[in-house]
Amino acid sequence: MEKGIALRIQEKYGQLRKSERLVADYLRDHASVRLEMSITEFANTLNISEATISRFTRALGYKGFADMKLALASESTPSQQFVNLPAEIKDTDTLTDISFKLLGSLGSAMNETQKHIDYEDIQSVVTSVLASRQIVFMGVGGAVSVCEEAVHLFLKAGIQATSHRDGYTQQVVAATATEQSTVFGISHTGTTEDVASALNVARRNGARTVAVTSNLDSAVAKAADTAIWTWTPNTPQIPLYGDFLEGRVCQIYIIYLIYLGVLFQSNGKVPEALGVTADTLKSYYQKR
Amino acid sequence: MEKGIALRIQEKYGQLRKSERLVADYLRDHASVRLEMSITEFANTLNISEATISRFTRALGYKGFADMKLALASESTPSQQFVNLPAEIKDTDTLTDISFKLLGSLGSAMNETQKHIDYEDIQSVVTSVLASRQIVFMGVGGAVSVCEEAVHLFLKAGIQATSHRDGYTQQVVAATATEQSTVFGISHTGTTEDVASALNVARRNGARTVAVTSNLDSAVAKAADTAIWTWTPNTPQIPLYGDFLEGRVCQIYIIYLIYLGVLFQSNGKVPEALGVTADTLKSYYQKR
DNA sequence: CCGAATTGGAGAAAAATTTCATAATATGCA
DNA sequence: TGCATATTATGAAATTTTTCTCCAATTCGG
Repeated sequence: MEKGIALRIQEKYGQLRKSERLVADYLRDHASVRLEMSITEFANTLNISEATISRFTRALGYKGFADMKLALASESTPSQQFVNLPAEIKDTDTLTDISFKLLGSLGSAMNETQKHIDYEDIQSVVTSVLASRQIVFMGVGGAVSVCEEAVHLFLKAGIQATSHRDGYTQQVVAATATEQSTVFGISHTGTTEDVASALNVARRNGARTVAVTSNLDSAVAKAADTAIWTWTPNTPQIPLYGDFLEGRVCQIYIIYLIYLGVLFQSNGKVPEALGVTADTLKSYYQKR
Repeated sequence: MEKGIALRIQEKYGQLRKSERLVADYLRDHASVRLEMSITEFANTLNISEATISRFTRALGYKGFADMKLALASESTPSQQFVNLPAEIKDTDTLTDISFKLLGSLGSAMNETQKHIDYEDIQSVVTSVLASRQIVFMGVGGAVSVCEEAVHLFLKAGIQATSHRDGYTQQVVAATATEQSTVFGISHTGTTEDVASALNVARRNGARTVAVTSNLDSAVAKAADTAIWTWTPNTPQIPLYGDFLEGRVCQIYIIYLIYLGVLFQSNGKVPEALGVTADTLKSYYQKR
């Protein structure tokens, strides 16, 4: 499959010239809208020359402007679904309306999260996980289910993972953490004192600590060696509809990414474990 | 949504001139291939003049040849780019690649799920939940975290919900279910015997039973009054990378949709409960 | 053979690309 | 640091390619 423009930009951004980055930025911000402009109009819009745009398209590996426009057009549909987001859900909405808006919200939240990923951070977390003897996930309230999901994934892959949902146990586990541990604290708002405190303790004990939060300025983020950011709407930090539904899927997205990273960097150890697990489960279910 | 070219051709075919029909026929026969040719090349290919092609595009309602090419490009791959995923993640991929593919995969899985929603089913489930005294979620393995998430949401909203992750407890709970209960069974493959069996028992006891699964032909689906479908890739039902990552987010999506439906149809009761919960949590965190 | 409809050719217009001169920036050296 | 020089980035203009428009030639039905 042909590479999408977002990926191309991400890969090449460092090598782009200043004026070319203008093009890249514009395209990233308007990824969902079909580009109807001619190269001349486009150049005027961005106040740069047509030559720059032409060079840019080549730099990204397209055959030219027309080629890029075409490629863009064929991408546009999939991403369009995510665009219409600050879609507030109203109580007059039908279930159909809600399903569309919810899809848009969740999709674009993940999208934004992806856009802001710091891959060095992710990589270092993956490395930590691979080097650790035990992996611990900590979260309270809504984050619990994400921790559970993470544990389930890693366990299946043969990596010792546990999840702890109450402040007391979190303290206990943190207190016994070592350099051999990687401890994740998951908190959307980042204000969960229990988790922040546990991370601090674990860190003092030499464990590698990782936060997954939408607020990098929060207690939980500051308590961690590495803080991974998840998207949050600009609108209030109040659980408007009972919870940060989008926040949850962003956390899951990050966890999956780390999981897949671990999977692929384990030199076959993990896929092997997966195979063993799958076989075992199969015979377990067949016996009954 | 913009009209597709196939439809336009169908509508206008009678009014097209002979040479224009050549264009139409060609386009119909090559619908899936992205048209890369310039109008000149295209004219040579068909042995007709450029003017004819230009007129043709207008006849179909496009602004011109370029416009048609663009429109064609966005039709060609409705969302294929993203559909076929984790199966397609290769171990040579960088974290950046993986993050894009994962996003695409999760996004289009939700998208497909949304497309296939039967709103009458969802509505009837929402009604059941509102009418029930207790809500039960059952799942094993990877579905556990989804059940936990569901319980957390509903509890916050003042709705009595519980989650059960082992076959034994599931049987016990199913055995004591009544007409006042709504019982959810969550299973991606739908083959989880424990859950299917529990649903059957609960149903026999008069409870309303709901399945969330990607296989409507499965034991779990058949054991339920209402089966809600989640998307699954066409590729094998084997946990290639340890689990059905996309399946999980689809399940969550469905749960969220039901939750929001309940929220908005509760005549203010639920939002009120949410407010109380939020206040309580706030003072809980402030006290410490 | 006439006249309306259809078609293509030729050139105009628009769009995209390439070239090249200039501006901006970095580098080396005293 | 200041200055000269090399390197790189950029846009204006020229060139090429693509598309559109107009109109004359052709076809076809009567």
